[in-house]
Amino acid sequence: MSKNTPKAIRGTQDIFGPEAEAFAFVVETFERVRKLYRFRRAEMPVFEKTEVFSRAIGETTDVVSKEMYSFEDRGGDSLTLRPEFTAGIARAYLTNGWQQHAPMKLATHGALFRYERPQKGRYRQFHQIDAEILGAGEPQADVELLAMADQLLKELGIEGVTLHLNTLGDAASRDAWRSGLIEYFGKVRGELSEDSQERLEKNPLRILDSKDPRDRAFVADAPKIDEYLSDDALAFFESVTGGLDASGVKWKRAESLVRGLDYYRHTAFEFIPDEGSAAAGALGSQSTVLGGGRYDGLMESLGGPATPAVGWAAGIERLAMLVGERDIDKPDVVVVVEDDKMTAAGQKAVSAIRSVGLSAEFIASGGKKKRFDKAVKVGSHVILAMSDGERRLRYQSEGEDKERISSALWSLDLDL
RNA sequence: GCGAUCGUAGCUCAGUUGGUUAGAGCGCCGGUUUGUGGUACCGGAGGUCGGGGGUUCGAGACCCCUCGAUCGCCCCA
Repeated sequence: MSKNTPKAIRGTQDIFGPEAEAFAFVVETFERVRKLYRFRRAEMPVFEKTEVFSRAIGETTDVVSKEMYSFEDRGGDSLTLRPEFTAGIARAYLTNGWQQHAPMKLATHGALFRYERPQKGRYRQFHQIDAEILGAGEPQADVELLAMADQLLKELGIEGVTLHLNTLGDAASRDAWRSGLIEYFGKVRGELSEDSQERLEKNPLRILDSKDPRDRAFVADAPKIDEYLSDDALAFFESVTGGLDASGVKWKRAESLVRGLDYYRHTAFEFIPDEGSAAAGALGSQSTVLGGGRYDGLMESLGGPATPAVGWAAGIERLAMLVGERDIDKPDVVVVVEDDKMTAAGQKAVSAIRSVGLSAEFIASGGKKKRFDKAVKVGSHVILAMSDGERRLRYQSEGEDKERISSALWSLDLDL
């Protein structure tokens, strides 16, 4: 490598080969499944005015206070590379009058940016698939969204991952619970970890999923959200769990599961690898593969009317790690030219082959005597060798592949 | 922001208590062999040992600084 070559930015990745194929497989599967659930495709800008995120996500959150890629454009506006999809989607919903389409089922995927220390399964430019239902306040929306997530994971062939489900209640329930937690943990403040003492001020709900053993001792007996749920909130949650059971989606109650961002209400969920599973090992300390919840308060924080909505997002890199490495299919045909006089004829043949929908590789360079060996090494179903006016076909596969390819080849005028 | 581990050919890595011109496999290029053939062999290109400073007669190995990567904490997908 030249010392003069600029390096890639920290936390960005150049993906190629089996990992890139796995990445593509995740996206392709998502595209297929979202159509089954009739989610419409949406495209949003990669950057927005900074306030879109700061108002939607919450000034005090880590995402906004220290993880945003913000910059000033030439007009002096503060812009930010999107750290998540939801805020931008909400902004688009409000500014485009998408209320007329409500309830609106949207799916998207793409790059997101967060200024964080990179580690396993976590990058500064990362990629997510995302699904949202906007303008739907009924628990059925939560169920449909979760059923889609569940089916997606199944179709990706991912096993050993379980849906952890909780409710944060409505605004009143959530505030009462929060007060209860502050009171409870406040009494034992001195015995909590330093981090949690700080969390007590900023985000007391977060103490519940602290990894520090000093905190865990108190978490078990902490007040539960269930003690604070209003009748409506409880009924809502029961509808969601009932719908999941009816849909055949397995789930597990996770009383300590909370969401990091301010806008969540009611349903909160994460798909997490089971302890000791292969999936858990593959992900390192980044355990959540898919997370989301209901965010009924978000639209108002952007100055819009109260609009109920639910959504989830999943890291493509993390899903790709669980899917494992994948290979591109081997080519149907390799055309190898063993005599330079045949180069043009070979080019013509390979074009014709591709035009009827067969995949083909073309080998016409390097030592002539080694070209056939190269062709063999590629590992195609069929080799078409061309030398000095002579053309030979060699089948390297039997059965279906051979039939399919040979009938296509013979439909061409390849002068074999 | 904090901590730990690690930086030797394009890739994966060796390099013994510091001691001659720094090695292997794979890949690439060329040649011989084979000649319906994924063979074997020979040869070649490619490294300021991440960078800078220091210790030493002598540093890829030891010390300091710096840059980068990886993994973890915080937080999160």
